Amino acid sequence: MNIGKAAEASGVSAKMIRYYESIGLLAKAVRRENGYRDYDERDVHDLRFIKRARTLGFSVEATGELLALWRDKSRASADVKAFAMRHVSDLETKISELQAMTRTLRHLASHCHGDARPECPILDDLATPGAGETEQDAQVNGVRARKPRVAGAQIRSARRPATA
Amino acid sequence: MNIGKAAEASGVSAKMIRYYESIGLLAKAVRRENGYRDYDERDVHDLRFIKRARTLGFSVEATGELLALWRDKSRASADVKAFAMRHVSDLETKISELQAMTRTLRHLASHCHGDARPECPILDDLATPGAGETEQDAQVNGVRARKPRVAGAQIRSARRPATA
DNA sequence: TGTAAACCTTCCCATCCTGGGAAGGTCAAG
DNA sequence: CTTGACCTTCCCAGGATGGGAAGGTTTACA
Repeated sequence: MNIGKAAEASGVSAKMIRYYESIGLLAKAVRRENGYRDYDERDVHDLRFIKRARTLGFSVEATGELLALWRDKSRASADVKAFAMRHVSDLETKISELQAMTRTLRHLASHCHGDARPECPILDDLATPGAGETEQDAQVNGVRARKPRVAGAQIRSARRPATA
Repeated sequence: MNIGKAAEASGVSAKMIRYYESIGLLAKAVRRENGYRDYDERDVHDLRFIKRARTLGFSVEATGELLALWRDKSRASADVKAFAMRHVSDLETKISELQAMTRTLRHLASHCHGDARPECPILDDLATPGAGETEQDAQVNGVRARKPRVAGAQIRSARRPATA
């Protein structure tokens, strides 16, 4: 099976398949005489596995560990579960951060007339030295304080035209 | 004021101040005779503004637009509000995505014994061709389907040692 | 059979934001 | 005067993905 077919069958783009191979997440594909990579069902299985793990927000690195766990027939389910729950906890941290942001923004927006006048509490807040140190923002800052940066689940959603 | 002081006063690293200048988010700083950048209170204000906007998940690009809105004394508050609410909507999309992930993972984990035995529904799910197409995952896939990718708020949280 | 389309290959580039670090100049304090 | 703390520019890295060029191969069709 060519890389294109494997891509179609797994939902992982050919580009990414080559990338995963290059970083060692996937074993080097067998080459045919013409130099084309050749895949079989087992490869497609791995690709689907990867795809699903990525969909669930696992980083490529974490996905590699999951793959290793999968291949290790003797691993304890407790290990896998712990791994997954750690990821869940990471996700929940991110969710809290995002929720704090929306809370703050909604709060600011609720005080904004949203009419033709220039006065706008949203910008005023951004422009205020001590902004964000007020009561309703307390949690926001609590979360904000931690250094954001995790491998797992770098989520980005569809860009709005207006934001561009 | 040297860049170091400005960084300290604003909470934006010197590295990032130079970067923001390089991409045009900030005006080019005045240089002193020795070539050092020189900042005043207005610059620090801008930096704080940027810092706060970024904290609220606005992309650098969006932050630039907010700055422009701030400087435009005649803009309508409605414009700012709409801008902010669009961002809120982006954030909420991301939150939904993350929540779908945690739901699915928690669901899988709840079926995992979490003991010394190797059987693990979590890995089984990842390894199953049609995985994620079942009832309780319906919403997950619905969200998953959209192309993720937004400038605003690329959130990543603190990496866990174990995840590394 | 010829040719064009659809593949495949590798390689480089861009994104987005941030930090690390090197090599070198400058300043302030001891 | 020396030392350390600054500052400067420039390059590199990551994480994950896509775009695209330049070139070889296979396939389908006229």
